[in-house]
Amino acid sequence: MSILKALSFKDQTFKLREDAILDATTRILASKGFDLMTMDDVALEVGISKPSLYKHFKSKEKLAGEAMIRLLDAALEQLGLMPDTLSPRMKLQGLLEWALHVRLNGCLPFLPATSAHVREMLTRNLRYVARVVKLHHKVKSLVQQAKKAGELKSSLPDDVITYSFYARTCDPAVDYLKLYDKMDPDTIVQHMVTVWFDGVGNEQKETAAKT
Amino acid sequence: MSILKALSFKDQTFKLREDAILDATTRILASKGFDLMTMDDVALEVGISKPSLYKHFKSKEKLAGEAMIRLLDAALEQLGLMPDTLSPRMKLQGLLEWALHVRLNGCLPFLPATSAHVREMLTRNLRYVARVVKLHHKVKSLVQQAKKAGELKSSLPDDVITYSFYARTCDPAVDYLKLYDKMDPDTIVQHMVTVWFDGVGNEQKETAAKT
DNA sequence: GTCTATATGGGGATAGAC
DNA sequence: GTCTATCCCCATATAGAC
Repeated sequence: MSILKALSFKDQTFKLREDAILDATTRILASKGFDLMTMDDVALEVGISKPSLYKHFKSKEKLAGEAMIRLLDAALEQLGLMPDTLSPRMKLQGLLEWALHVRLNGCLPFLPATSAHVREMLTRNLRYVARVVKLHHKVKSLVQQAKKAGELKSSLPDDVITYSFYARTCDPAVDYLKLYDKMDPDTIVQHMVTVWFDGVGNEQKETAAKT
Repeated sequence: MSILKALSFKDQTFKLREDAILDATTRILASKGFDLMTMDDVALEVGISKPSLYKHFKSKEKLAGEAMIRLLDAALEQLGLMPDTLSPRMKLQGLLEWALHVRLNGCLPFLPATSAHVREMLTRNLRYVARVVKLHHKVKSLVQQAKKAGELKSSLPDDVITYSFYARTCDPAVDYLKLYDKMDPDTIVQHMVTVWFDGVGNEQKETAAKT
């Protein structure tokens, strides 16, 4: 037991440092993006040297991949925490709200949507792809259930709704509202949810236009 | 007249080459983004050498700036072409449809939204900033008019609608629908307009949920 | 104005000492 | 495993011939 504990203690500190590295990586990815992030940036922020960083992660691509995998795992965990009694629409709303709050906290790069280069790079990371497929399956399934329950427009194809869901989690409008309007996070999230579900248009447009 | 013509001919070929450079730049920016675009890429695509490229544009930043300015001018021109009889909502819809079609043609980078670094760079380009301010003023004014006319949700702040308008022009969902679903451009644009104005939610949600 | 050839600097990755 | 010092490629930008 004591030996095991000693080993696990070593592993634990190792894991802690790795988490610190991934935390820093995620923050830097969120702010500068993959192309502009340098290994020096990461090493400096963590407080270690570049070669030490390379002992933990073989390459910049691997490092970014692991950070993205952790984000996807967090999203999957959020979905798992939701009670089954919740309607599919409310689950989607909950996941969107969670993602936006993470993002407003400076921690959701959502790289693949942004750059073809990064998307291609991540596609070569099989562990990442497996996570994406898993999450995508769950989200698409929720969309289909919500449509069947009459909670989402049946006139829109599944993929239009699903992709627009992903798009809302990395919507640049969020940055603008935070940066220029100094709007508080909860209000921003609330507006983004409204815009996604109900749109910006007024349903009473026709009647109002008659006056 | 003949002398003037000779001069203008020289200027004309110069202008033509510059347009070719800016066309190539815009395409490359749209596909790879600013950070990954190299001056070699541009020179190669235009069919000139790198030093020649630098004769036309002093730096990579200047080059990208001019390409963005041309895009903004095109957007302003589109707005100018719209008949005054068109409702503000229809003008916004028209501008969104135009932007999405340009984008589906591989020609709208919409850099500023993507990267903080690029946004900061463009902010130092005063000619670019002037265009942005001009366009922003017009869009925001249309949003306000549309709200007053009851065409847009008065419950949403002006900026939420305005920024979400910009966001829709560079929505990654467009890329996904084109890439994975092979959806044709017109259908994609139509869906994006629907999603922006009406959202993905079903208005009859509550009644449907009762069954 | 256009080219070939090159200067310069940054950043991914590693050698080798401790 | 951690560091200092270094390799080496690549991309911006320019010098200098024609």
